[in-house]
Amino acid sequence: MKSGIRQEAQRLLDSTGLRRTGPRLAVLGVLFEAGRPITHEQITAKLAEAAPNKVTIYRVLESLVEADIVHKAFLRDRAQHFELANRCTASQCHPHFTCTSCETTYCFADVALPMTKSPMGFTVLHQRVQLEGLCPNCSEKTG
Amino acid sequence: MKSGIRQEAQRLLDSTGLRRTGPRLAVLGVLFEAGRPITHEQITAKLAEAAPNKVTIYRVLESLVEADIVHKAFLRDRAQHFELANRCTASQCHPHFTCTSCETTYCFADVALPMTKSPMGFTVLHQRVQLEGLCPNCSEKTG
DNA sequence: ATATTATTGCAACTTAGTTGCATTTGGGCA
DNA sequence: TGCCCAAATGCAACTAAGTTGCAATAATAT
Repeated sequence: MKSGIRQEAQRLLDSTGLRRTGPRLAVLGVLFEAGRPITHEQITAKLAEAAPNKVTIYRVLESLVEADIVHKAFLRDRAQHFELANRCTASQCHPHFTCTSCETTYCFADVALPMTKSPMGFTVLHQRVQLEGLCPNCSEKTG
Repeated sequence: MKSGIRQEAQRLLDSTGLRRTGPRLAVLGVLFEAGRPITHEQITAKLAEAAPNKVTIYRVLESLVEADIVHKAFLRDRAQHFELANRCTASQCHPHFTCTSCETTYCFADVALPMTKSPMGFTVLHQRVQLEGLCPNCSEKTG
């Protein structure tokens, strides 16, 4: 992990009141480096032999979500995808685009998205937009 | 099942070329009656003692999705939610609103929703919008 | 009526995620 | 600096949604 990222991770973690532990810094580091939503499995793979116990990673993620510095972005293929919350507002993450060909997810952090107008009486607290299609690379190959 | 619904289910099923079987008509009937996305578990519960084998229901749903008369609306609580495709366009289902208090899902079928504008080079084939918050009933109780 | 092929049922399996409990450790404090 | 203890971790066993292989059954074309 680059030292800049390690520092960012520590700063972020310290802001939460959670203890500064190896597994938390490691997971935060991976999320920083990813810059997009990733799964428990991908986090484990990235940490390789240095990966903490499976359950610990789940609990670390849980605590970071609780502390609101990590979000559950979306479910896909039965697996939760986690990302840093630093580019999200309270009521809405940016839209996520997943390429159905290469399975890569992109954050459309700059795409503004008006809160959907809801019928009378409904209070919308959170809005999630998932896009699917072909990314520039895969569009090209397919034609 | 009401006979009108049974007829609708048969008509829909026959339009697909799939064989007209008991489990398929039963599952379609439940989806018709529900009028909103429901899970495998809810389908099984609704059919009660008349429910086909668990695997059969999964395969029925799979074949109906394949035939494009049923959609996988969204994943929630690790369970796929299925609904009839009759109120969806190719590129987009209507938005779905799930009340976080009573866990009921509502279809906002009349809410028009412009396709999200994507960065250059991305081809968006499908858009899914999930809303969460409080339904009129639960808003009232809470607030 | 029969043959063909799709469909169903059953048992065993896979996989993401959870739970209980014993052990370890971060960080405040004497 | 070392001690304390709640918070955090690790391990094993578990849960639950969904899948797979294969044998038995049933819908439809002839």
